[in-house]
Amino acid sequence: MTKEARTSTEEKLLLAARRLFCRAGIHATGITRILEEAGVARGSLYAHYGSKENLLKAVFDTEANMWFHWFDLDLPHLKCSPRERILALFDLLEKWFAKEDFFGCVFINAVAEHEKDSRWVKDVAGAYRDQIIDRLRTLVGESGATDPDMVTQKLGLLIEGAIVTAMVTQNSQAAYIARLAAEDVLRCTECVSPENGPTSSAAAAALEST
Amino acid sequence: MTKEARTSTEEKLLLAARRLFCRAGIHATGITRILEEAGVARGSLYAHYGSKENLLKAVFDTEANMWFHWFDLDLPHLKCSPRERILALFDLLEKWFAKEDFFGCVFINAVAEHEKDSRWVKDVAGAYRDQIIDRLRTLVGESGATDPDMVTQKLGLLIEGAIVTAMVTQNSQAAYIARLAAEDVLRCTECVSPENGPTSSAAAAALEST
DNA sequence: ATTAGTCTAGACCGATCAGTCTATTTTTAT
DNA sequence: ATAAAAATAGACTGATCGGTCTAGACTAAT
Repeated sequence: MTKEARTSTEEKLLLAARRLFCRAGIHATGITRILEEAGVARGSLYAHYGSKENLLKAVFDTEANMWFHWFDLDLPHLKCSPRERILALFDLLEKWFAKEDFFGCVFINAVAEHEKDSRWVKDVAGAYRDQIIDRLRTLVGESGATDPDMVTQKLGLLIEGAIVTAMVTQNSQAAYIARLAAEDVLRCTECVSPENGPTSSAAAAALEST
Repeated sequence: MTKEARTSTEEKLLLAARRLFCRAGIHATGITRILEEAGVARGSLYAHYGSKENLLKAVFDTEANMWFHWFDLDLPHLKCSPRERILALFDLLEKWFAKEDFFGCVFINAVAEHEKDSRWVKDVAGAYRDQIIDRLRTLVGESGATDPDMVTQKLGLLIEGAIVTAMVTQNSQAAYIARLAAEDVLRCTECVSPENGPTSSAAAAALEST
């Protein structure tokens, strides 16, 4: 096995695929176009990944790792209150959206363009989504929110809404708007009395269990 | 011209296409599958729509009309406060999500799986999106919000987030969570003093103009 | 220098795609 | 009843798709 090339063939393929799958769509991106963009031979792709489907799975991994890196490394290193840590997530989103090669979330885009009934894409993307939401819930829990499940769901909606809006409008400001809305949500969960907590919790739990 | 068949060939095609484009993806849906589902002959599709692309445009129209019907007919008929009218929009979303043939928003899904650089899909979907956001802003304006543009953007994020979450989780509860978050947003814009208004407005305007 | 492993270029395959066309039948209007 | 219009089934085309395969070139480590 080679020690480590400047950019390995495997990585060149992964980067090109990630870019093209989001920029042009998965079905619309042919193997040949990936190879051209990666500057790699046809055989190498199948030697490393075996199929287009496996290549997509690898792209899923890299995108999930980006999120895990945020939650497990970037955010914990911040010296600030839990509340500000939650809001800092939206700053990370803004940086992501501002990248010139941001064209949406590959999970969302993949689910959008694949069969919705019992397909592997939904399962894989859904599993990663659950792991991401779990980390978000941990973050929310540390903030001492009255109803962490509900707050997590609300923030999740804002995050997904920001991603889609940023994809459609090509404007990273969506993250800032989402941050302001998140502040509203956090402010209200602080000051709202807990009498409507149970009902809210039940709804959040129901959404989660699906 | 025929008077009006029980379900015209044109409409059968439109309904099948709308269903399949969202359930299975646009690129993944072959013409033949649409024809099978619609129970219509191949030639009829091209006689009525000319191309798959035109058929997609027609599906865009029907989805946009759904939104326009909500804003222009359903919501105005409600005898309630402007604030409750805004929240009622999320109840309409919930009903939409609960339909057995809901598989996401065709605009979002179409943008997700098409070329993001200068493609007609983005223009057409974006134009309809602007019209929908405009109607939402009117609704927000009627509620006498301090900063209608900002509130509109926040609600827009919640709506798009709810649509995507409902698509991924297949659970209409996303609309209810979004409604609760929308209440938070509305509550905060009522009680927040206007000193941070200008900054917020500028950000909202910047997002809008793209 | 040799050998094994990796990469490249590109021909090739079967399948499927959007779209065309023809021939036939059904529907509709008069 | 008849003629025009609309819908049918399905063969067909050229292009493109994902994937396979071969032959040769490059790059190590021994």
